[in-house]
Amino acid sequence: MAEPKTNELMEKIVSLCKRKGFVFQSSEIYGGINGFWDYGPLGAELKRNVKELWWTTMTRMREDVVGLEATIIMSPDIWRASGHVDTFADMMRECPMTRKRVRADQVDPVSGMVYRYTSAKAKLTGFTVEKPFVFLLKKGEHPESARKKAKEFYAQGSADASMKDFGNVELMGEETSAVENSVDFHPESNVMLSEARPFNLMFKTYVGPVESEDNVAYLRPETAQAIFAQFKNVLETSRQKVPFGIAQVGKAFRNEVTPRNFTFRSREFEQMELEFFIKPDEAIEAISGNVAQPAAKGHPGEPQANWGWQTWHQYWVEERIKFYDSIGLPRTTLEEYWQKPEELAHYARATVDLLFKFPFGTQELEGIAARSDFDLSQHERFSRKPMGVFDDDLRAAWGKLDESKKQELTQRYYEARLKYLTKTGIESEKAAKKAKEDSEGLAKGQYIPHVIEPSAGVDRLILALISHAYAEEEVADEKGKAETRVVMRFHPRVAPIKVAVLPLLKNKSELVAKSREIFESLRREMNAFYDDGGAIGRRYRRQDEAGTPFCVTIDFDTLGEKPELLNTVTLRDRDTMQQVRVKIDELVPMLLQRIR
RNA sequence: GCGAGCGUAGCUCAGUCUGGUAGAGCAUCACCUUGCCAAGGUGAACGUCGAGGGUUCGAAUCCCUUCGCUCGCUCCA
Repeated sequence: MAEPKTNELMEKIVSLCKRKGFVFQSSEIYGGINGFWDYGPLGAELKRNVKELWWTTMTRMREDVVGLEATIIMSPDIWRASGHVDTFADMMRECPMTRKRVRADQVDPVSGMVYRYTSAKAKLTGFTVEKPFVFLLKKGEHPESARKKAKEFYAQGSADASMKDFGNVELMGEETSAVENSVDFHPESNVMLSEARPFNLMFKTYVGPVESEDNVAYLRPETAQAIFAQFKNVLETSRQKVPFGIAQVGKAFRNEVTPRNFTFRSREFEQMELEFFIKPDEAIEAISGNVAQPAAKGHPGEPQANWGWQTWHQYWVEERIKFYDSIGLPRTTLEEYWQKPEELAHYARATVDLLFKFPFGTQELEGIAARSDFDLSQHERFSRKPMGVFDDDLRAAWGKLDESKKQELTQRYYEARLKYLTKTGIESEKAAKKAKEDSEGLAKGQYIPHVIEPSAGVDRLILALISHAYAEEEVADEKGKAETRVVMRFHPRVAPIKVAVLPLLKNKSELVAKSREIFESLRREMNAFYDDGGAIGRRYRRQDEAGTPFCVTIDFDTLGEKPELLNTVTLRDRDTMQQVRVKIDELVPMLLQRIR
């Protein structure tokens, strides 16, 4: 669990985030709003860099992935097909007295005497409260305690002030009966629970000016479903063929019960998701004659035609780890967690979580799930639009198979489809018929693609980068006294500011003029920052806290005090604090090389 | 959602028990000074003490409500 030390570290990080302008609490001047966070100037740059790198790595640098940017509000049918409307809506029951809620399916059975009342009356005024109240008296408790509780209940809900005095409350219609193992009472208050009601974790809104149940819509709780819903459109317009992927970066919303740990679990957050569509293993086998299984741990290399879902899954796990490494989270800072079969979501064949050791505990950064053909199948079923693809290679290959192979593959595909269809709750006869159709389709080159889904949380990644970058160092000041240097060791690729331009002295106009000139040339190429306030050492430290990897200082030698150093500057490295003398002309290419 | 703790200047905190009208250090800004790792001087700005209500002649301080943060439980695609 979180020791005091790690809390201290987290507090320092949160404090630095605010002080330097990485992260602010949303709506702070109005007291804040729980579970929502804003990115300040440095945070906005950092986040933009991370998203840009993800997008470049996942789409522009690949020929087999294309992008999508879908809306946040979509047809509510999408969330019925995905299962979010059902599973996000836990049924809750409430104690009418204490307002405490419990999960409807998690109430412990209790036994005792049940005391029922129909209403209560104030003796003085004759005011009556018409509300039933049911209380469970456990064995060994005095009957008067049930009556006292009932009076308390009626007094609480009464508009008549005289009922505040329990002596003035007359209970009506008392009935008692014994009950065994009832799950209708609140475990603490022993008051009968309300009817079970849904407690939806999706943000709900209304489309159009009329707030009626007919135009309810939800803010998307994940970005993935839009990709499935637009799968056919993208396939038809992008000139892609399976295997290929669709990538998306965007906001998602979950009305979390407990937002916690700074930005780690927020109610509004951003995801970077790839849905990578692959052929079912039966199709692979028909085309390639075999299905390649992962030979060993580690990266399986360049994609091959005979890869089955397990190899593709491993490939994407390794690709994602490579990405984290490239932005400054080395493999050693991550933990791979293979979910156990009983932990898997109903649609998943395998899920690997990439975990990062946050100061508050080791937590998920990204999940890479092998989701089978569940999602597209669901959308096909709910929308009644075909989600399958036609595969020339499969059709051509199928004709060359011998009969026994055809039968074997058809049978395997049939069983897989039947398993899915049965789980959806369709009656077995219909399921068998549909599965048979699907398996016959395979012979004609048709199938519903399977999916590998690497899904990352942007805000979590930002927090991981900040946590990992944060470092305190003991350094000696000019008097030799030890003091602490706080430095954000961001990888130059993600650092919000790439270079700071600093005139050694502010009151020498030649230095300032030259510095501005250099600043102007640098800012065209990268995010540069100009600072002439205060002593040079102080400015270095300010940049250390912002995580700026390079500082360029313009001094009198730049202006030619030592002729051999004319038009050179000092380039200071954030991590080593070492300085090198660099020609101004060489500055841009040198820096570009080091921030890419 | 429940329980406990906390909320005072940009940051870190004192003052709250015992009511008398708000302080320190650091940071910020301006000027002077400046010669490569948080230098110095002078001056300035910065808080309706999280918000709302109550008690009181008087509330940062006592009471109630509420919002936020932290921790534990719970929940967690």
